[in-house]
Amino acid sequence: MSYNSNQHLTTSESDLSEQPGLEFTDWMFDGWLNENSSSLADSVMYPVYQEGEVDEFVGNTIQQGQPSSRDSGREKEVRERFAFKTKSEIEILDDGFKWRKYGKKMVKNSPNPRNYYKCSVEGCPVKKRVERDREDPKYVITTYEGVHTHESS
DNA sequence: CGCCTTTGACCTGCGC
DNA sequence: GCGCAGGTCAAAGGCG
Repeated sequence: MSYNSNQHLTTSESDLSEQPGLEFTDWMFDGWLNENSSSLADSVMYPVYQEGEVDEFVGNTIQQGQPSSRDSGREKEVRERFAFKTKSEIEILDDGFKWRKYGKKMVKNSPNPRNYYKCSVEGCPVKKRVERDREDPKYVITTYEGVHTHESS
């Protein structure tokens, strides 16, 4: 764990229910249970670690770094980031939102590409990135960033 | 026709 | 300062 004491991290279940991150899991599970029920048995989902940052059970709240020149003038944002791993053969998992792919990159460690998606709903700042687990190509790692400002359906 | 992928170029932070 | 790595842009084409 690499949290500073000034970062608020909730770990108890009662506190988790207050966290925006929990909403992610709600609709995620809903969407995937409905849309991907065929592969549900193999779709084990659980939070995953990210470099340098450790996610608690259901996600965390992190302070993004100092504003870049592109962001200069805006105040520092706090974003929700949530990553998890899914055992799936396909990486285009329908979670109930409309996504527009805006980039693809090869990552150095892995032979697998990483895909960048953005929520295509007007004004919604949510992004996600999808990549395969480099050790277990059977798994897909999905990282959500931001909070949806609208309903999924 | 509108929205989507694709893809290489571009930008930026960081380490050497 | 340079090069690399990760993230984003945008022009071009595809598909309903």
